[in-house]
Amino acid sequence: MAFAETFKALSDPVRRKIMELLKKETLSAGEIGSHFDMTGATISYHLSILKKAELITETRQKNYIYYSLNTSVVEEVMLWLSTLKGDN
Amino acid sequence: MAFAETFKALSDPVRRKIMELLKKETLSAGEIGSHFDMTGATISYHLSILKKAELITETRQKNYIYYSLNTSVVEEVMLWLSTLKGDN
DNA sequence: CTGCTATTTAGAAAAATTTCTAAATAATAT
DNA sequence: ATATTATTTAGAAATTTTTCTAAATAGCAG
Repeated sequence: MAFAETFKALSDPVRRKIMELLKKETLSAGEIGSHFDMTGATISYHLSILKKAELITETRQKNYIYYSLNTSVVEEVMLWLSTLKGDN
Repeated sequence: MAFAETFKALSDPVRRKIMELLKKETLSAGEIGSHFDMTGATISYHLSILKKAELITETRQKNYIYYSLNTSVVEEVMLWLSTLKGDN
C-alpha cells in the first residue's frame, strides 16, 4: 500500500462521501453518481482514484460495475495514524 | 475539526514527514526545514497548512517558533476511519 | 538604535487536480 | 446484427496546490 495514494484519495470530499455511501452497501457506478451533481465521467475519475488506492474494489455483473469498500487499507491508514500518537 | 482540511493536510508527503519528525520531539521551523531540500518559505507554507488543520501547535521561544503534534485531531481522523470499517 | 538570525508573507511560475464534453468500450436485449 | 444502457477514456479548460524569490516581521544581541 502506498500512503501517498491513500491519503490523496481520501483528501477529496467527493471521494470521502463515496466511501461513506459504500460503507452501507455495495453500489454500481451509476447509483453512486446519482448522489452527486456531476457527470458520470467525473464520478468514474473519482472511482478510479479510490481503486488505485485500493480503498474500493469492483465486480462486474451484467453491464453494471459494482463497487465495495476494502476495509483492510482503511485499517493500514489507522495503524499509521496510531503510530503518530505513540501507541505501538 | 474539518475533515476536508485534515485529510488535505495529510495528503502531502512533506507534511506527513513533518508529522513523523514531530512524533519524536518538538522542533523549531528551522530544524524541521533542515530535513528537507526546500526553502524555509516552503516549509513555512506546509507548517501553516498543518496548523490550520490543527494537526500541530506552535509555541514561541526567543526568536524561534517550536512546533509539536496535536494528537487529538489525529484521533478524530482515526474515529472517522473506524466508522468506515463498521466498528461504532 | 543597528545588525543579525529565524520565520513568515506576497506574488508569480510550475505542476497537479478536478471537471466537463465527446467519443470509445462493454455487455445485454431485441 | 443493431440498438440501448452503463461505464470508461481522451483531451481540454478551470481551479487548486506547491514551490520559489524577494521583501517584511519579530525578537534578540551588542
